[in-house]
Amino acid sequence: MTTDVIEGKIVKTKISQSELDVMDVLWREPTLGATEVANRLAEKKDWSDRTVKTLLARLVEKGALSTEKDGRRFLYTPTVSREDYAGPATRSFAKRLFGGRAAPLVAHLAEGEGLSDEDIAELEALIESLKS
Amino acid sequence: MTTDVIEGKIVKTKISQSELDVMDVLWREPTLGATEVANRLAEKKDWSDRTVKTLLARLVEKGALSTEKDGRRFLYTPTVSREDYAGPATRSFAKRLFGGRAAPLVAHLAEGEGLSDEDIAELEALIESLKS
DNA sequence: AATTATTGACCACATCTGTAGTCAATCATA
DNA sequence: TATGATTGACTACAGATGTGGTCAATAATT
Repeated sequence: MTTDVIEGKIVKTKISQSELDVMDVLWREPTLGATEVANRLAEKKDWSDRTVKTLLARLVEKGALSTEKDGRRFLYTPTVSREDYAGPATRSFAKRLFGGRAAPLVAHLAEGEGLSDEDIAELEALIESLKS
Repeated sequence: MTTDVIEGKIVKTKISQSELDVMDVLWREPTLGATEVANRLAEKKDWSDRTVKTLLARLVEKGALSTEKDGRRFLYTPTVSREDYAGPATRSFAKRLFGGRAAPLVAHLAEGEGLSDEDIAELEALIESLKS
């Protein structure tokens, strides 16, 4: 198993797509038991709770989640924040597809009404702050 | 093998990370033989030409590349343009990590001197055009 | 023509991923 | 207390992925 370092934290191999769905739940509510995670996911994914359990176990094994005993069950908590994960992932994604340039990336997001007025305003403010 | 549709084109399953490195070469120079692709990649990746051949074959099988005989060898050409691929990929990436919002994504790209003045100017112009 | 180099076809194989199933311990309930 | 439900541990298994090997046909070279 290869090893990655994300913002100083050691995470073994990449977090896969499905695993990311699990992380998403725990990034929103940073401490949940397996059944709760499965319930949150049930709205989006048609997975058996076994599947969720497996993904949780793999994430623990990879070092992306830590566990804490709570009576009979475990509580899961991310060891890597969404920000820590998203930064490198975003840069790597942009580099791979657009040589790291931001504009084409945003252009694609904007395709077909992809950005709301609010998004655009937010972006504008961000650009303004980057200019200084 | 599952099937995806990218901008109306049928592509079987996702293009993997390594495969994307191969596509990148062919998006820059849209018609090359296997050995040429391997040579272009040699600067970046430490791959045997066998590996490149395998990746090319898989991309053909997935429908992402087409082939044309050129005497003894094959020439490979993308069937999906970088734009066609990047659009859905970008939206899917942004959705997964940021709920589709563009600003946090750009903010991550900007971390640590990630964007040049030129990038910023380009972005600004893009935002301006999106506002209308 | 015999030898060497190139190229495609097909094969190999460990690991990662998606998607669960089984079993056993524990906890709650009749 | 016997029984059923919950939860974690371990196992399974096919397809995808990274990485490359073997072999045979063909082309180039001596």
